[in-house]
Amino acid sequence: MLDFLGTRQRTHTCGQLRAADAGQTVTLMGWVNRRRDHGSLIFLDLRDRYGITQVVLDKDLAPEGHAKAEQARPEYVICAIGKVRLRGPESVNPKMPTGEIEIAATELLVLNDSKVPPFSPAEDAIQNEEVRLKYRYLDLRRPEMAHNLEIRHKVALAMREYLNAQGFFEIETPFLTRSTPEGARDYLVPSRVHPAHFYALPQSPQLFKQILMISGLDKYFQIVRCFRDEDLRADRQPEFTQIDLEMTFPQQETIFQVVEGFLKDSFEVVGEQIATPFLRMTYDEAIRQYGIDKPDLRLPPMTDVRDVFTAEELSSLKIEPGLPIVAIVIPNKQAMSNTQKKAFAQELNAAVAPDLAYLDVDRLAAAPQYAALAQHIDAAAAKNCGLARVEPENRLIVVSPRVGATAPARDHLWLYKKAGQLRLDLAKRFQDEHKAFEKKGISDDYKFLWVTDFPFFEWDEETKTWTFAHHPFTSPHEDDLIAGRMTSDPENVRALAYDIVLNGMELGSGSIRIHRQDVQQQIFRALGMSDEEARERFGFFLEALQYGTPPHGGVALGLDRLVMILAGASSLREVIAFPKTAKAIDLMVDAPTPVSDAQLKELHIRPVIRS
RNA sequence: GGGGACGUAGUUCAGUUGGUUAGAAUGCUGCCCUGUCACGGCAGAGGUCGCGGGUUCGAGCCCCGUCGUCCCCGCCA
Repeated sequence: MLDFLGTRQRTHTCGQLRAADAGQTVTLMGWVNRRRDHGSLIFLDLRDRYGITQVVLDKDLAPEGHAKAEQARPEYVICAIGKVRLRGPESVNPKMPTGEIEIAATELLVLNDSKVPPFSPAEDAIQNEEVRLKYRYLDLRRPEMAHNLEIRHKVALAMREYLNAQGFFEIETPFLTRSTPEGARDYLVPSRVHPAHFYALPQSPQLFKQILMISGLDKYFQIVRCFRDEDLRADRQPEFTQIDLEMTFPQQETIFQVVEGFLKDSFEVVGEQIATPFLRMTYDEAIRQYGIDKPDLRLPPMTDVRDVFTAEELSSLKIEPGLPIVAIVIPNKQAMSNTQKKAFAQELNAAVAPDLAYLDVDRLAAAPQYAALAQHIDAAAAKNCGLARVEPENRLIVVSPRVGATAPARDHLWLYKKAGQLRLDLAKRFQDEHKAFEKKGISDDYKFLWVTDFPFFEWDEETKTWTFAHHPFTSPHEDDLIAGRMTSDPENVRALAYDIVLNGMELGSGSIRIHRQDVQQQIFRALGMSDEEARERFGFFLEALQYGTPPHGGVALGLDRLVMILAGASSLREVIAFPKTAKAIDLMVDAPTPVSDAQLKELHIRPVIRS
C-alpha cells in the first residue's frame, strides 16, 4: 500500500543535517539507497541529490513505520518524519558528511515503490554502458553523475555571469536554418509547407553571430547546441554544446582575454585555479615542437637534432641528410630488460612508417663510436625541454627518414606529424609510469595554450586544389593581403585564426573575420568559387556584408569537452545527461525510429532504402 | 567506409584440449536478528551462453555470417 503525500513538505535535504541540528523534528524525502534490516531495528539510507542520511526505524518507537520499512526496497521513494538524533560515539560514520546524526523516525510514508533496478544507483558505474544508457534515469541517480552535471551547471553559470559583466548579450539564433554545405554533414529537417525543401540544424551559429555584429549588437554570446552528422568518438557527439561568442572591433588579444577571463572564473567555481594569460604559440612552432596543432604541454616537446649529427654519422646510421631528425623524450620511463627492449624495438619499427627509422639513444650511448653523438642528442633535447639533462630512465627515441626516403617522408610537415603521433602513442603507453596525465590538484594540471597563425589555405590532395583550412569567413593577416600573397604565395598566407588547446584537446577555435566585401570576394575566388556560386551559397551574408560591416571576430568553445576534463571523465557521455551511442542512437528513447506513412506524406517524403 | 576489443544469470566475471546437469560473487525472494552503515546468518529462485547457419557422435568453446556496445583511422570548414 502506497501512502499519499498530503500536505507534507520536506524540511531538509538528505545531505544537510549535522550534529548541530540534533533535537529538531524534520521531514526528509528521498530514495532508499540501502536497507539494513536487524529485525526489530531497521536502518534506511535515504538518498537525494544532496547526499545520504540514515533513518532508523525502531519497532518499539514506531511500530507502523517499522512495518513499512520492512516492506521498503531499494529505490522506493520514502518520506521520513522524526527527530534528528546524535549517534553514539561508537556508531558515528566518519565516511558520511551526515554521519554524526541519524533520524529517529516516528512516521514513515512509502510515497512510491520501484521495480528491482537493473543496476544499483548506490554503486559505481557498471561496465555495461548499454544498460546504463537505456536506464539513464537510474544512472543519473548516482552521485558521480549528479556531480558531473553540477560541474556543468556551475561552469556554464560562471561563464554567463562573467560575460554578462563584460557587457555581452546572450542572443538566441535559429535551430531551423539553411544548409550551407562545406564542412560537416548537416542534419536536415524536411519542410511540410515547402515540398522538397529542407531546413538544416546549425553546425554552429557562425553567420548569425557575424550578422549580429553587423547589426551593431557589439558583444554577443550564446551557450548553444550545435549539430554535426559525422561519426562519433569518445569526445564527439552529434549534438554538442558550445560557448559561442563574437565581438566588434577586437584584436585577437581582446578575444583571448575574454576567454581567459571566463575560463578562470568557471574553473574557480569548481575549485580549480588556473594561471592566465595562457601560453601563445604559432601553428608552425606547434608542428615543429609537437608535431600536432593541439600540443599536449604536459609532455616534453620534440627536438630537431639534425645539427648534432656529423656527415659520417648520418651515413653510417643510414639517415637521409638535410631532413629533420626528431628526438622524443618520454619522462620517467623505467629501465627495460634486453628482452623487453627488443620487443619494444620491433613494435616501434612496425609503428613508424616504412620510410622512417628510429634510433634508441640508450643503444647509441652503449656503442663506443656513437657515445659522443648520444651525448649531443641528450644535450640538445634537454636544452629544448628546459631540463638540466635527460635522465637515463627517460627513454629517448629519435625518428628520422632513412636514406633514399621517398615523397611523403621528405615532407617536413608529414614527418613532424608522424613523430608527433609517436610521441603521443608512447606517452599513452607509459602513462602509468610517468603519470603526466594524472591530476595533482595544482594549476599545472591544466595546460592551456593558444595556437595562432594557422595557414590560411590547405592543399587538398583529392581535388588538387587549395581549400580553406578554417572557414571561408576567416580573415587572412592584413600583411599577407597587402603583400598580395593570396595569389602569389597562397601556401604562406596566415589566417587570423586561433585554437584554444587544453591538455592536448582542441577546446575551441575562432578567428578574426573578414569584414570587407571585396576581401570576401577575393577569398572565394582564390578558393576557385565563382561569384555566382558564392552568391548561391552565401548570398544573404554577402549582401549583409555590404551594409557597413565593422571589423569583428570571435570564438567558440566546446562546453562538453571542458566539463569532461574538469570531471576527469574519459568520455563526453559522462557529462551529457542524455547522450548518444557510437552509432548515434539514443538508447533510452530509442531514436531514431521510422515514422508513419501519414507523417511522411505530409512532409512529401518517400524513403528509398538502398542496400 | 576501414581496423581492433568485447558479448555467458539482473549486474560483475570464471568456464581447462570440444565431452555428464554451465559456475562464483553480488543482486533478488523467504525466514531469523536492536546498532548497522558494502550489516550478518540460513534457505531458495534465477541461463535462448547476443542472434542465424555450419563442422562434429557431441559446440559456451571451432568455422562462416549477422546484430549490438566500446575504442581508433577516415570524416569532423
